[in-house]
This record gives sequence, structure tokens and C-alpha cells, in this order.
Amino acid sequence: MKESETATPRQRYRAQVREEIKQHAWEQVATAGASALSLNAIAKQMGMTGPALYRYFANRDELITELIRDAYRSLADTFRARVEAGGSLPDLAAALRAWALADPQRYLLIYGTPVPGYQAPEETTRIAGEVMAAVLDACAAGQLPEPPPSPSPPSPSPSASALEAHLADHRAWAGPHPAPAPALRRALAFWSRLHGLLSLELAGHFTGMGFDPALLYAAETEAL
Amino acid sequence: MKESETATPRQRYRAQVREEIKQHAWEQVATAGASALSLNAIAKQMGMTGPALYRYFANRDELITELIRDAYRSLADTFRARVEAGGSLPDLAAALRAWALADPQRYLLIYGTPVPGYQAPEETTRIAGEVMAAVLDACAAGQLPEPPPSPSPPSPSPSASALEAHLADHRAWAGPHPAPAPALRRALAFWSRLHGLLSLELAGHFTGMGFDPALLYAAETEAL
DNA sequence: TGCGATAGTTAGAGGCTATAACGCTCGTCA
DNA sequence: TGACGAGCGTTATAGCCTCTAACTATCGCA
Repeated sequence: MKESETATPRQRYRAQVREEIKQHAWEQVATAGASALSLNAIAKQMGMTGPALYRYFANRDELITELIRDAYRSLADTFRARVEAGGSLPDLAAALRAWALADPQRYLLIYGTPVPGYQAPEETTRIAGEVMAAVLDACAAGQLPEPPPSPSPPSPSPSASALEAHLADHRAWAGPHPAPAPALRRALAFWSRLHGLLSLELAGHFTGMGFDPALLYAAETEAL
Repeated sequence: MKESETATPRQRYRAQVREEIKQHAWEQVATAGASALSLNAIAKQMGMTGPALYRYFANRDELITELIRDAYRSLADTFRARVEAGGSLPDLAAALRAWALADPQRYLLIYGTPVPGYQAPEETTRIAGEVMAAVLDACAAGQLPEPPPSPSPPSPSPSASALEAHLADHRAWAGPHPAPAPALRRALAFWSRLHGLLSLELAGHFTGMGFDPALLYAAETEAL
């Protein structure tokens, strides 16, 4: 709000119209999916002609990129808030499902099928990194500080320990995060398993199967 | 082949052109994704004008539906062959990954983001059921016939047993398959976990993270 | 051999993205 | 306070796309 106070009237108007465009864009995305988003239709809804929108977004891709950025931002903020409130991994899992079900197309916008040529800008990948960092925080928090090297307990399978060794060597994606290798592994399992369930559920692959996806989700959450 | 022998020349020609159209369609899908598929472009590649293709497919959706059906058919055949050769669950997992990596867009065509309004025809859901049946076969095969009701072994977590009880009551999706509840649970875990990994990998969410997705896949396969 | 079904054509309506060129208005600054 | 210029929105246009209508030409069967 500070910025909008100090800006010139022209800048304030511009920012306001951009927001209005994005709002209509979200409505279209929510109802028909990102692929059906039409600048022309948005302009008509706003009582303008199509080309006018090109004053605000260079092209359709730039608008979608902005929506993707905002979606990542929203998810990162949601996770960050949970983690700072002391949330554990199951808390994050529940938050993720709630966030996804609140607006399925928003989830699919960032984790759904990308168009082959698309390259996300640096800012987007940075925010995506924030999301992973929050997951890593939760994984590293609810964990034994340093499990002694007794190879007995629930018999870590060969692939699992091979993976952990590999991850210990390839932890660039975790940035400067101090999470130990088992936490890295848990974070990847969290991400991929829950994404698997959510994307199948949101894509409707469970409809008609009769069972309740929430129970499956809860069981997978607990298995982590 | 029998059919094409008994058919009239007209019918044979028609079937042949349909196949040629689908072949060009697959090329487009493989390079630019299903959303970029253009009947016009296909027609030009074949030396025809756009409207000519409407003699063979009522509209763009019907062509895509046919591609989806063929993709499911291909996956179901792949699974069925493995199961009949005595393949275990890890075998199916490896086959799934190979099938997905062979043509990522084909995988995403059936398991990627659907367009909101789309309703799959009965035949498609039936073939999708075949895929699940093969997984259920593998799950039921490599399993203890009837674990005695001793609630001790690796302490089944509350959510997991609640889920199994729920699945025992809602097994309509398994059809007449005789798989016990734990097998149903394993099949769903197989499907959702591996889909999670594959869709993230194919969507490029692992690129730039440095680690090898194959190792993560192997570890998850073993965890099943 | 002739006729009917069917393949492929052109023409065109209506949608989309995107650019170019034009007026008009609003805020700023002398 | 008044003039000027930046920026907003318009129309026109090009070039895609899907899909329909109407016409022509051809192929195969009776």
C-alpha cells in the first residue's frame, strides 16, 4: 500500500487495471482452465476492446506467467506461515490439500502439464525454491538429530540408502539449507507422493471409483 | 488384418487415411503437446486442405479422444504382457517408466491436466480399468495369501488400516477382481506414487535440481 | 455403363493473438 | 493557467485456428 501512495496517478491506475485483468483471468482459469484463457474475452468483460490489454501485458504468455508467479507466491506464503507456527509435516500436507482443493486450476497451473516450450523466469523458480525450503524445514525439524550408524532398525532398503548417498552429493537444489540427507529424501517423498494423489484427484481419475480420496491422502501422509 | 481384407476398397482407403492422420497427430503431440494440435496443419502436411479432415474425424476433440484411447490401449497391452509373463510389481513399475519416457507427451495425454469439460467415453474408462486390473493382478500375486489377524507385525498405522477397511467397502472400481483389501491399497499407492514422480519428472520440475530421477524412482518402487 | 456414395475442393463465418496507426485525455510543468 | 507530451483506448488489419455449407469430381458397385 505504501507504494501505491507514493506512485503517480498514472501508475496507480495502471496497477489497478492490471489487477482487474488478473482477477478476470483467474475466473476464466478457474472455470475453463488455463488453456482456455482469452485476452479478448477478458477485455470484453471489462468493457474494452481486445488490443487495449496489450498496454498492460506484452502478450498472453506474460499474463499466464504472472498468474503462475502469484500462485507460487500464495503457496509459498501458506507453507511459510505453517512452518513458522511450528507446523509439522502432516500440517503441511493438510495445508497443501486445502490449498489445492480451494482452487484446483490454480494447483494445476503450477503443477499440471506445461506447454513444451515454456521456460519459467528466474523469479518463479526462486519462489518454487521457497516452497521446497519450507518442506525441508518441516522435514528437518521432526527428525532424530543424528541417527547412529546402526544399520539395523527398520532395515533401510538398498535403493533408499543409495538414494540418500546420491542426494548427499547432489544437494544443490536445497541451496544452503542444512537438512541432512534423510530429510532431503523425505522432502522429495512428501512432494512426489502428495502431488501424485492430488493431481490424480484433481484430474478426476478417482471419480467413479467410489472411495474417499481424503482417506487415501491421510494414509499416505501418515506413511511419511 | 482380417478386417482390412474383407472390407471394401473405400473402407480400406478410409481406414488408411485415418491412420495417416493419427500418425501426423502423434508427431505434433510429441513435439508441441496436445494443446497445440492443429487439424489444419495436419491437412497441409498431408497435401490436403483443412476441411477435408472433417470427413474422417467429426472434430478436433474426436481425434484427440482417439489418441487418448490408443495411448491407454498401448499402456494396457504393455502391462498385460508383463503380468502374463509373470512380472512382479517392480517389473510393472519399470515398464511404466520406460513407457512414459518413450513418449512423454503420450503419458501426459492420459495422465496430464485434462480440459475441465472433457468427459471420457465409456471405452476409454474401460481400458483404463484394464490398466488398473493388471496392477491389481501384480499386487495380489506377490502377497501373503491371508495374513492372520495379528495386529503386531510392522504396526499398521491407524490411517492405513482405516483406509483398508474403507477400501474393502468401496471396491466397485476393482470390478470382479478378487484382490484383498491390502492389495487394493498397494495398487493405489503404486499408481499415485509413481504417477507423482513421473509427472513431476516429465513436467521438468526435477530439471536443475541435480539429482537423478531414476534413483528416486527406484527407491520408491522398492518402498512399495 | 451409369448412377450414387463419398472424397476433396473453395468460400465463408466467427473465434483467437498480435501489430500498426490513429485520436483523445489526463497529468505535469513552465 | 494553459500547453504539451506521455500514455490509454480505439479501429483496421494480418494471419492463425475450428468448423459448416455448397459444389465438383471421382470411384466402385450393380
